[in-house]
Amino acid sequence: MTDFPFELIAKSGGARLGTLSTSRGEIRTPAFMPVGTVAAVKALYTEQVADAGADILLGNTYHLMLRPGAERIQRLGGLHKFMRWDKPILTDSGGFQIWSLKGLRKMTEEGATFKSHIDGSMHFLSPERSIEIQADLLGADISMQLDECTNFPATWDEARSSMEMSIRWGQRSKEAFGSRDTQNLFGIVQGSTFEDLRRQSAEQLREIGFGGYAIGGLAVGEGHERMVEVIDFTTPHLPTDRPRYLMGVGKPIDILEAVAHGVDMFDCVLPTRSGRHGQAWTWDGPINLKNAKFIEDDTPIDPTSDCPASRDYSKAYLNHLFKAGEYLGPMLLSWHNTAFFQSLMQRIRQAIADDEFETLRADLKARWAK
RNA sequence: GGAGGGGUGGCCGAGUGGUUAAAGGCAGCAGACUGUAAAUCUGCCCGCAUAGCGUACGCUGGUUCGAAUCCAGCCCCCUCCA
Repeated sequence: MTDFPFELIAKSGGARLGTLSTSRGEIRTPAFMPVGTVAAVKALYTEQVADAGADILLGNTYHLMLRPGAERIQRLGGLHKFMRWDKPILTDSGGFQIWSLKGLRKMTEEGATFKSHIDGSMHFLSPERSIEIQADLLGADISMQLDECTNFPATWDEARSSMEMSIRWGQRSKEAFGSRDTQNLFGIVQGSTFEDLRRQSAEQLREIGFGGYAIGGLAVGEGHERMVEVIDFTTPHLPTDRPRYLMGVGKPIDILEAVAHGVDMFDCVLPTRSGRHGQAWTWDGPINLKNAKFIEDDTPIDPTSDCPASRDYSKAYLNHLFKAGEYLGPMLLSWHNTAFFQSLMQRIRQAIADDEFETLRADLKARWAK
C-alpha cells in the first residue's frame, strides 16, 4: 500500500497541524468530515458542503450496498461522480452498523449477516466484501477496515475478544485491499475503555500497517471525561507520522479536547442531525431555535460568518420555519452547523499554526462550560 | 313552525353509571441527539402548598352510595321538511 503523503506542519501543545494529500486533493488537518451516509449530506447541496470548507466527506458501505447497490454505483461511474463530489471521500466499512443494528444482524468470525432495515432481505458483509465495496465499487479514497464497534459498557473479556476480532478483520481487510496507488486504508483501534487493550490494539494495527489509524468504539455512552481519558492513553501508541481519526465524534468540546490529544480527523452526524432538529451550534454553545425566546429575535446566529445561513437569516425567521415545519428550517440550520464546524476546524488550525492552541482551547472551554 | 342530530380540557375528537383529571391527535412549553433504521425521540401540558386538595364535560335542577354518561326544563349549533 502506498500511503498518502501526510505532512505535519506544526504542533502546539499536543495539537497537530497537517496536510494529508490524496489524488483528489489535500485534506487540511485537524479536519472535520461531514457525513453523507447514503451519498447525500442530508439537506445540503454538495456545493454548500464544499463552500463551507469541507475537504472530505463520508459515505457508508452498509447503506449504499443496500440502496442503490454498490455495483450500481460502480456502473454509474463511482460514488464521486454519482453524488457530484470530486474531492476525497472516506467510506465507513459497515462496522458501525454492526453495532447500531444489533437486532438486525448476526455476527460470526467470517463477517456479519444483516437483515436489511429497508426490506428485510439478507446481506452478508465480510472484511473482504467491505473492501471490495468501498475501494473497487464505490471508489473511496480512504476505506476503513471492517471492525466491531464494541458495545459499552463491556467487560475486559468482552472488550478483548471483540478487539481481537477487529484486529483479525483488520488483517483480512489489509490483505484484501492489497497495494493501491491512489487509495488508502485505515485501521481501527478498539478496546473499549481499557488501557492495555487499546495499547495492544494500536500496536497490532501498526504491525499490520495502515495509511491511518482510527480510534473507534467511543462516544457510545462512556461520557466526555472517559472518552478524553481513553484518547489520552491511546494516541501515544499510534504512529506520529500517520493521521489519527476519531470516529463519530463529535460535539465541538469533544473535538477540541481530542485535537489537544493529537487527533487529526473527525466525523459526526451532529451538525446535520441537530440542524434538522432545530439545534444550532455557536461560539457560545448550542441553542435551540425552536425555543419561544427566539420568536421575535431579529438577530442572525452569527453576523460575522461567511455562511449566508448563519449571517443573513434572523433567529425569528428560523424559529418560524421550524414551527411551521418548513423544509427550509432544517436546510438552513444544517448549512449553518456544517459551516460552523468547518469554522471551528479552521480556527483550530490557525491557532496551531500560531502556536496559540492552548489559548483557544481555554477560551472555548470557558464559553462552552455549561 | 315540524322532524332529526349535536354541544367534552386552547382546537379536533374518544368516551353511555364507578377502574375518568377524562383515550388519541393537533397546537403549546422544554429536553435529548456523537463512524445517521433519526425532517427523529422523550417529558410536561386545569389550578395549587402536587402519593393530597380544589375545580371540570352548554346552563339549572333531579335520580343515585356514585353522573361527562340516566331524567326534566332551558340556552345554543347543524341538517332536512314547511
